[in-house]
Amino acid sequence: MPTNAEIADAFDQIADLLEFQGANPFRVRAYRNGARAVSLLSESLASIVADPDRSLKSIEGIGDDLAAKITTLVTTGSLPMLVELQAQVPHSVLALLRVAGLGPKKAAALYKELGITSLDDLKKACEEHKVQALKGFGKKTEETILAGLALAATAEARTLWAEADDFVQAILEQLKSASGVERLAAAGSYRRGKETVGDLDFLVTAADAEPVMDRLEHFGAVSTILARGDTKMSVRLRNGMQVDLRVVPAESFGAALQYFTGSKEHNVVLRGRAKDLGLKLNEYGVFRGEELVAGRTEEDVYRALDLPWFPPELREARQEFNWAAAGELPKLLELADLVGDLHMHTTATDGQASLEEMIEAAQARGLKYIAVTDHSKRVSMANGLDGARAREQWDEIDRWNAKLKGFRVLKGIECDILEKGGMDLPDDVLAEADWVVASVHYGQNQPREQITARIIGALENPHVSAIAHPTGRLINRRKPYDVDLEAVFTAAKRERKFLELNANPWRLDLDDVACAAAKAHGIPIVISTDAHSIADLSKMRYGVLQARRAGLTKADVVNTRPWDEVKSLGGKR
DNA sequence: GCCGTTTTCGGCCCGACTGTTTTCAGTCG
Repeated sequence: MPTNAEIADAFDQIADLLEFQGANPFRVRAYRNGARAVSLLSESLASIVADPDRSLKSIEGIGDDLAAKITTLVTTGSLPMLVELQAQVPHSVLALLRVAGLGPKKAAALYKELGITSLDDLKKACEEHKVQALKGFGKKTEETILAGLALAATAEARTLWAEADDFVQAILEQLKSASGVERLAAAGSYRRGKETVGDLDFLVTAADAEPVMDRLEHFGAVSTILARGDTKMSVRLRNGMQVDLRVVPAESFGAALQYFTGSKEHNVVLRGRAKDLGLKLNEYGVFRGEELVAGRTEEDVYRALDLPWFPPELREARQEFNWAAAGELPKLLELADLVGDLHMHTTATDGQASLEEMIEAAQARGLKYIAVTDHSKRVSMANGLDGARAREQWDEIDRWNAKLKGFRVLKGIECDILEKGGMDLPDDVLAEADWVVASVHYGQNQPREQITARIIGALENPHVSAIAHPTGRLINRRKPYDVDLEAVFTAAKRERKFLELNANPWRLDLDDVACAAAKAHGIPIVISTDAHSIADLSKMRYGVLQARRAGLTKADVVNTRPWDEVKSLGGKR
């Protein structure tokens, strides 16, 4: 039975193949929209298909045709149309579409005219100068393709938001010092707080564009200038990241900020809406005919379209327009709402700071409580705690709590879920803890049924409070384990347990989409730093960004509440 | 291929930059 992700993947493949064949671009878009709609769904398509009272067509972007294709995929496990398309175009050809500078038209020409079916073929043809002889191609194009191929070979994956943030701050500093700069902002997926960032986008209003562009050109990390026009400039940094700079007039700054913040899908909806209202929206403003109606601020732009201002994190064309229509745009969680941190380590296991240092640092950050959750014994590499050592630490915590005023340290443990199922510490030990996070660290490659059963088993243990990093993914490094999240959500709801949004920028687990799905199931989320040092306590902000992207409010998050209220929400029994 | 209080047919977002062009197509965001 295919998962939603597999069905989305099938639709994306169809879109690629159709695009390559030069199909109607709107038809291609319909498949891409369908793929997106499916991947954002919080319940499995199979369960909708199985329910005679439900219709796939109630999903926005799914019509008669895609509904039938989903049903075919769910019931037979394959899709004749996709198989047929795959037979018409060699699979490796699709890689051509991923080369910078190559779109469907040029890729198709290379395939048809030169018989190129792989990146290796393409490189060879460029080196033999066969490409520049094609109509519509030239010497420059050939060079661009070779550069694109070289980049694809060495390119880093998308940059972690936290790492991009360092570059953004440095570039803002650099540009700020150019003469004549008035307003300056970073836009793009960075501003939307996406877990990873592709390009960096900067907007500036300035009396004169030249000095600003010169400043960017001389930024230390720049390796090549990709393009430089009157108002737009693109450079590549040595780490491979592309940086785009736009110089815009002050009366258009808000429109440009809106436009370049995106997302693309959010903007498509906006411009369609403008059209419906007899207006036109572009990066210069909202226009009625030739007349500029709005553009100086983002608020003006949205107001002109009869919409509220959307926090950038929500601008993904997921739920925000529905919420706005219903007048139910959520008031998103803020970092200052969080009063506790319920997952961290000390030198008792693999942390770098002592219990005392973590307590002091947490108090200095203004927190009201923390849970100290060192590893359990299965994690031998981290010197995990057995029952005796856990109790020793908890006794020490008791002594701290006797001294502390207005601050509480909870006796916690990050207890491993063993490979064969069951918890790493006995129930009588776990029963003495205030807070137990259960984690999978071993046996991550087990099949879906087994790993899901282990996690559900932990949720059914009365002493467990929450599941930590529920999918185990490490962004750009390790795939999530093959866990049936829908089943985990159902069990967490039934057992009144919490799920973690781990704020470590490599984890961000649950991710934004899964977090929104968990919320839809009515499961309270706990955002935790999983700190292994004092400095790590500041990573909470990365978790908050993802929670905001998931549409979470203060009320949806466990550790916005005083500890006494947390227990009434669920968790440990 | 989707969608609809203007529509069941005819729309479907918009502009900058580049290169190969002699007026524009392709790509990108």
